[in-house]
Amino acid sequence: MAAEPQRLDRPQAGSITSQFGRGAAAPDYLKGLNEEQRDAVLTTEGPLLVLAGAGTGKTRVLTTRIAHILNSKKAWPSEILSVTFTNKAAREMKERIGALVGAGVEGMPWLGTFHSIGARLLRRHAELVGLRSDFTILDTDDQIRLIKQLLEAANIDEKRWPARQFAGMMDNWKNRGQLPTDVSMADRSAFANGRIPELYQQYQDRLKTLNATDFGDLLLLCIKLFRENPDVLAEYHRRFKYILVDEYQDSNVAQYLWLRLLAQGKPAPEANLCVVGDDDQSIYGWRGAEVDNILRFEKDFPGAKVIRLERNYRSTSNILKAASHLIANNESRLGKTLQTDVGEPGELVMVTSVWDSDEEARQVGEEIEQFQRQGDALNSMAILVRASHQMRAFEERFITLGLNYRVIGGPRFYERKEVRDALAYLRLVSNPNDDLAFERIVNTPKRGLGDSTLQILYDAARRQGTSLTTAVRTLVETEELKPKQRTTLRQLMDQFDDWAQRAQAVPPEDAVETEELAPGIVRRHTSHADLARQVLDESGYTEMWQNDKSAEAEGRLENLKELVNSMEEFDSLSGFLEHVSLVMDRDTGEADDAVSIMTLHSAKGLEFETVFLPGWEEGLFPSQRTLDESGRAGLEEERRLAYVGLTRARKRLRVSVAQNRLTHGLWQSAIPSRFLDELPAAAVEVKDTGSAYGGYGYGGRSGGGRFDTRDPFDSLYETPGWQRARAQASSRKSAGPVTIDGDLVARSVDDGRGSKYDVGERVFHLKFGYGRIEQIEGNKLTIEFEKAGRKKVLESFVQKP
DNA sequence: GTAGGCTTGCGGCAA
DNA sequence: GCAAGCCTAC
Repeated sequence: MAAEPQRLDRPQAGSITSQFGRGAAAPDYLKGLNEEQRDAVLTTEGPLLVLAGAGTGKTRVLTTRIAHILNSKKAWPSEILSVTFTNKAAREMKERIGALVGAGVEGMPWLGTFHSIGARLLRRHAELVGLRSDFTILDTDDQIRLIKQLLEAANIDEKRWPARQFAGMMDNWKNRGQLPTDVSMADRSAFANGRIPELYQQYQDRLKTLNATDFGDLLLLCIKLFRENPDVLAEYHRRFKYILVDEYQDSNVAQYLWLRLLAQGKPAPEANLCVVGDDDQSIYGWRGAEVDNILRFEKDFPGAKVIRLERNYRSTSNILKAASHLIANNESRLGKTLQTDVGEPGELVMVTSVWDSDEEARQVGEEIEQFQRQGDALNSMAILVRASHQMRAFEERFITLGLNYRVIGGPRFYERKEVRDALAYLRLVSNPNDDLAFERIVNTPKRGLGDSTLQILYDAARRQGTSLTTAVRTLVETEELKPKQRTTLRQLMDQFDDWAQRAQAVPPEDAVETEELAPGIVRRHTSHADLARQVLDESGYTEMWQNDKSAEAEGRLENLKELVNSMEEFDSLSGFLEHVSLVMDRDTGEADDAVSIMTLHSAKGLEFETVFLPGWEEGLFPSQRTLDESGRAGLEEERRLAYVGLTRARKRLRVSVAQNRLTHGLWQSAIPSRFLDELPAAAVEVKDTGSAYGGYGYGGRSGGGRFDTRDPFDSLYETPGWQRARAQASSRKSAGPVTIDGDLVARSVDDGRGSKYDVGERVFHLKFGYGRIEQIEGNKLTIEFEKAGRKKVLESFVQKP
């Protein structure tokens, strides 16, 4: 909450207006734009759809457009609503506008993600939707715990109906803008025997009592707010003269409704709504995105102008050819043809067949080292995978090679256990009634407050109708708790009182919205970062990790430090907490030169000189699961994902396909992806590895393409690898226990033949060492270990010595 | 109440 | 292959 909007409505000397000449014919910022880009910038009035292909300067158009609106004084910064999906995109946009117009960006309070703007709107009008303006925003973890409680209370078996699943379903409904009563009959029966509306409603009620929202609510409640309070909506109609949306193809129904309400200030043909996107890069269908939104834009806003940006400034023509040829297989698209602006046709796209994922990683590693010797920076190379488990092979290989790499989009910083715990402490200091935070940390670090004690607390809180903290305060005065627990809780409460007091000494917050802050008047006795440090130390939380001997403990302590340090940037504790609940990304150390490894999804919007696309196999890519769930639409989405991958490359593109892949712990022989057949022969070079194993081309039956050369099993190869492949293929068909080199791979193998071991036999166990078998029941062995004593272990855990 | 061992299940992942 | 969650034994 950096800027204060009202202040910016007043003209400010020397800010925006004086930056760019006085109405000179072609301002600087228009120079260097091509015709279509310029058109998109200058068409400020009326609905506009900018179809921006990959690498066509989409962000540049958006930012220049905002600069233009500001420069030509069509609107003040506070009168432009500009929404993105990710914080990263919002931040980048802010930076780039800043570079164009100078200090004026500071005054763009309505530039942000859908959710942060939604939260901002809700805080202003919280009372109209039954919340207080200091409501907390729950993340997925809190949500799950809350649902677990509800399911338990409703006597629903959590094993049969997992909370996670319900959370996912709820997410879907909220993405579609559905309230409990709107859930379709078909969906209702999908969980807990039709008790869905009831549970969903209970969940919503519970959120309200907790003075909390989840992410979905940030939009859903806005929609409710606007529908029920036309005067409030009208206020925003007056305020927002221009609305811009980035990555429109990713918008879901709720976001669409939200935007439509806000754009309704004028009749549809005159709405100043500009959406930018690429239907070919819509890859978030599984998250509720509706490609239909962008495909339908012209119908929704009759008279909308459509501008296509088709000149690509990123990739060589061979790369573009490959990408365009592939995406042309999709039926539902608006259709664009990218033209390269890069002179040379460049290298051919190389497609390589390898034996398995390890060889794939070896190959990629070698190539990277070779490029590096040629002088390429590691930063200019990336490996884009379909599924995150593919990353492991590359990481392992790169570690042995000593090749610097970074994984992008691993477990997010704020989702880490230690960070969440620390945040729970801070949330509780800031708001003692935050029950979810309380539950999280009562017994972390271990204080001897187990389930039974907690149950007493819950009961008391429910009886009194108060929060857990309040309930504890009364409980410790009674005899209900055991003396030990009572003392512990009393001490804990005293600590929180103490911390809360220290927090009070830190300048007040939140009142920012309407009151002008008097800078420099309040003196800080304790900065909130210091306070956080004290809380973590005094609560014993830091100590808990210091005593932890496990490998991760050190990293966790690092993360805690990083968390505390990052607090320095914020004016207040609650400001910090708000930021954290909405923001996911941590600053990735861009400093070192390193190869990037990430999923295709997280690669959207990025570009690299050299891109490796491993794992182009049926089942993995396109993902079998997507095909099963969403059929043809799913296939098209996978194809768009392939398109995104291909278009990330500027100069060099390497696609690979493995003949064997380990899936769910089983080796499976793989069929080359149908997407390989969709690459144009003229732009592609096929390379076989000629490795010791295999080398029989792609084989498979991907539908009569060039890659469908030979039947892989109709060959004379007699190498060990080949034998294995054959053994596997037949064992898969027979559905018997799967073996590789004699190792049992499949589980629960108890086929009546008994064990391959005998009683009395000496065996070896990875953890327990050597021992003698005492008893055999199916695949379970009772073993007397020489060091570890008697244990029952699964047969697959031991080996012959 | 906790630790360790086994079972199970498995996609992409913003806010 | 691996992690999260469950169950059992202390």
